Amino acid sequence: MNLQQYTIGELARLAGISIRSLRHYDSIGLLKPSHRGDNGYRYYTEEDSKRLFDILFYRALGFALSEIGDLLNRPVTDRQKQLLAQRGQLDAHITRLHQIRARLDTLINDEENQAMSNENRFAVFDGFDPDQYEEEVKDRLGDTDAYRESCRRTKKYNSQDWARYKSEADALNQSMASSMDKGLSADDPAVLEAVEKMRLMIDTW
Amino acid sequence: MNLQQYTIGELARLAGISIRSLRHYDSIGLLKPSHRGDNGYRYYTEEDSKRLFDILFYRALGFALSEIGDLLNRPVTDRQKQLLAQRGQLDAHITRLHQIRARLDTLINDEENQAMSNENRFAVFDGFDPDQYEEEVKDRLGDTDAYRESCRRTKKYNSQDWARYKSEADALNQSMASSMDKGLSADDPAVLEAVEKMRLMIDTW
DNA sequence: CCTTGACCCTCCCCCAACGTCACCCCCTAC
DNA sequence: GTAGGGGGTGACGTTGGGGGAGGGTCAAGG
Repeated sequence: MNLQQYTIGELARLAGISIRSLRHYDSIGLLKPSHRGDNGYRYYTEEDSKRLFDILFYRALGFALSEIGDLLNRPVTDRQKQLLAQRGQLDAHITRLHQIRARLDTLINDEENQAMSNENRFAVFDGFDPDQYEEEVKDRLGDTDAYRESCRRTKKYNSQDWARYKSEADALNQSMASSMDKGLSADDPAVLEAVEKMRLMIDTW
Repeated sequence: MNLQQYTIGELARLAGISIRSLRHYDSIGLLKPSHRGDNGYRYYTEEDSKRLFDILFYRALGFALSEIGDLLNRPVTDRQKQLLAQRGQLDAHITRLHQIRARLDTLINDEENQAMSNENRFAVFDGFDPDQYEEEVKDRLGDTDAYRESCRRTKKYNSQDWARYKSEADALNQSMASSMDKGLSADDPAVLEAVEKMRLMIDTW
């Protein structure tokens, strides 16, 4: 058998997190080392390390530690559902960030950011508060409403929009292709700009 | 003159935030109402409301409240720089999320997520801890390293990659176009899948 | 006049997910 | 002996507020 044991420092280095985090996970019962030395030292087994990997993965996906604890004690089928829900949530988040980015761009370009009607100035934040997208999915395990909402939103675009998208996409692809043909280096400003436009295009659909 | 005064509740409703937040902003000196009634009531002027708008805007962009305080007391030129820096940070964040999403997708599709070498299992999290991208930009006001890093990364792709990209992009555009020609609705699974592929493509470049 | 309900105020404690002390033990190496 | 590099347990700080206690204020209605 592989009786590899990690001390807290070793595991921390291995996983790229702080010792403090590991101790924290222990204290909240999320990841208890399966063995304690007589000296009180925490000794983590290979299994513990695997669990830690799962924990960090879910953490990276934006789950709260308490949620991760629940998740890891659930059958895999439920986890699958949860993953789908999380994806919806993540998509919503990404969309939000894209919107912010777009607004940031306009703000960078336009100097006249004074021009705003006094009354509905705050309207831009509607449907925009950071926690809303969390509420959206929370507790509705698996049933990815965000996805359906995305569908609903997409529905609003009619064929004209799609045509416009097509032409824009073609134009962009053209310019990308020509740039590549000309052998421009990948970080040439023109190429970067094109890529940027592309990204913006994807953002707006 | 427009001597419009808002009570804390009015402004909160207007801005779509909690009263508690406004009191918090007051207590940390971020947004002090320019007037206090004899009863102790906070009275916010139109100017305050504008400042609040700025605050919420920067907050939505991911600035910490303390940073916002600094920002709003700076000349506009510096703010421009800060905005650029923030854009770099935001881009890094978005990229990170796209990576997570991609990984989430593979995890959803593959059931055999067991298959992972024990040793470098944690390698996927490299360059990945949530705070790192913040450190990247912090304090180096305006000098968008993230952008330069993006350039560096882009450089690694050679012309073969670009050719591959081109063909893939063309193929995708083709399928999108044909879908649209066929008059498929925007939420048709095929279209959504194509869009998804497109997004993944952008992710990977 | 009093009451009622919707405001507002000021403390003050609570949360997550750790960072950062302080102060201690254990082991090895010089 | 002591210096360094592990490990340990508290306990308090941080961020952006939430929630509640306990009390003053304001406008309307009986």
